[in-house]
Amino acid sequence: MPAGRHRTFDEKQALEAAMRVFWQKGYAGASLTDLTHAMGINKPSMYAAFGNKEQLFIASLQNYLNAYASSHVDCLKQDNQTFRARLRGYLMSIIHGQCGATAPKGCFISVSISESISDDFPAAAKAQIDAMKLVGEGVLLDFFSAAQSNGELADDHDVSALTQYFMGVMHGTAALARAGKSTQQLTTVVETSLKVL
Amino acid sequence: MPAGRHRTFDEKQALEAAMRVFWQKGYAGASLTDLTHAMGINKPSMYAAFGNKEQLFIASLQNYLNAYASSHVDCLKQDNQTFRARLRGYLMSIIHGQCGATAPKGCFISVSISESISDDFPAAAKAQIDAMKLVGEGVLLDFFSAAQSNGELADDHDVSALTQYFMGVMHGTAALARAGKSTQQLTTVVETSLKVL
DNA sequence: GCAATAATATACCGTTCGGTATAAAATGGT
DNA sequence: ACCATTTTATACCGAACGGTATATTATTGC
Repeated sequence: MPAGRHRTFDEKQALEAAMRVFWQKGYAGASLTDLTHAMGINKPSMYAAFGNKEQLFIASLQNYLNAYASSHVDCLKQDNQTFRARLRGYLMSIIHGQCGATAPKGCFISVSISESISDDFPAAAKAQIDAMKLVGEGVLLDFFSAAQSNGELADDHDVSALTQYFMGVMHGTAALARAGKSTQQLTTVVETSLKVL
Repeated sequence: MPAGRHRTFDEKQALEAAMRVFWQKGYAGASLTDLTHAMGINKPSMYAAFGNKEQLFIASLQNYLNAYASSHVDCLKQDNQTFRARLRGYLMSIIHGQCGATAPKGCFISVSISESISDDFPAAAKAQIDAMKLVGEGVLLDFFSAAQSNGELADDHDVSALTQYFMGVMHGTAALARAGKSTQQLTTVVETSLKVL
C-alpha cells in the first residue's frame, strides 16, 4: 500500500464520463470544464490521473473500443448461425449501440475520424484513430474472406468491395443515429443493406 | 452608387473560403483567426459583412447547399435515363463532390448534423441544419414515390425504407471520403448499394 | 505522534477565444 | 475643396481556454 492520501474517485468511472463528453461534443468541442464537471473531479486530479486533454482523449478512444465496440465482433463468430445471420447480428448489435438511450448517439470512432482530418488535430490522437480504422476494416475483411473460403459466400463476390460497402453502411447508420433516427428505422436500413448478398 | 469606401474583397469568394474552413474543421474547430485568414480579410470586415461567427456559419451552409449539393438533384430528373441510371448518376455525382481534390473531403451537412447534437451548439444554426435534413430526405422520398407511381419501381418496395437506406449510403460514403477513401473505392460502394434494387 | 507522501481544492498563469472601439484611408455628393 | 460616409487596419476588451503552482487535507510507515 503506497503512502499518501487515497483517490476518492473511480478512475474507470471518470474515464467513462470523459469519453461520453468527447463522444457527444468532439475533441475541440469538449472543454476541460465540460470534462472535469462530467467526471466529478477538478483539473489537477484529471492531469495527475490522465496526463492532459489529448491523452484523456486517447484513453477515451481505447475505452470506447473495449467497452462499446469490441463486443460486436463476437456476433461474427457465432458458429451456430448462418453467414448471413452472423452479419445481421453484428450490424444489429452495432446499431443498438449507436441508438442506446443511456449513451450519446452515433459512433465515437466515426465522429473522431471525421474530426481528425483537421490539420490542427493532435498528432498522437490522429495516429490512434488511424490504427482503429484499420482494425475495423480488418475484422470485416477477415469475416468475408473466411466465409468465402468456407463456401458460405459465393466466389463471385468481391470481399474487398463488400468490406468497403459494409463499412459504409456502419458509418451511415452512425450518422443517421446522430441525426435522430430510431433503432427501428436503422433496423430497416440494416435489413435493406443485407439484400446485396 | 453609395458614398464611402468600396469593398476590396469579393463577398462570395470570402464566403466560399469560410465555408471550406467550417467544412473541414467544424463549427467549434474553426476559429475567427482561421476563418478571416482564409477569407483574406480582417475581423471588422467579416463582422460588417456577415454579422458574427454563427451567421457566417449559416451563410456557409446555404452556400454549400446552393453550390455543392443542389446540382446533384438534377441527375434524378434525367428523363432520358432509366430509374436505376438516374439514381446511380445522383449517387455518383455526390461521391465526386465528397472526394473532390479542390474541396474538403466528405459532406459539410453530414459533418454539421453530427456536430449539431451538442447541447451548446448555436440554436439558429441547429435549426438551419434540421431544415436541410428534411429537404434531403424529401428529395429521395419524392423520387422513389414518383418512380413507384410510374411503374419504374416495383410496388413491393417500401419507399420510406429505400429513402432511409440511401440517406444512410450517402452519409456512409461521406464518412468514408473523410476517412481517406478514393473516388474509385466509393464507386464500388455505390455500385454495391444499388444491388438492393 | 510525527515526518513523508499523495490527492484534493483554490487560485492563478499566459494564450486564445469571439467580438468591438477607434482611427486612418478611400470614395461620392455637393 | 470639403464633408459625409463606408471600409480598412490596429489595438484592445472581458471571458474562456488548456494547464499549473500552492496550500490544505488525508493517509502510511515508523
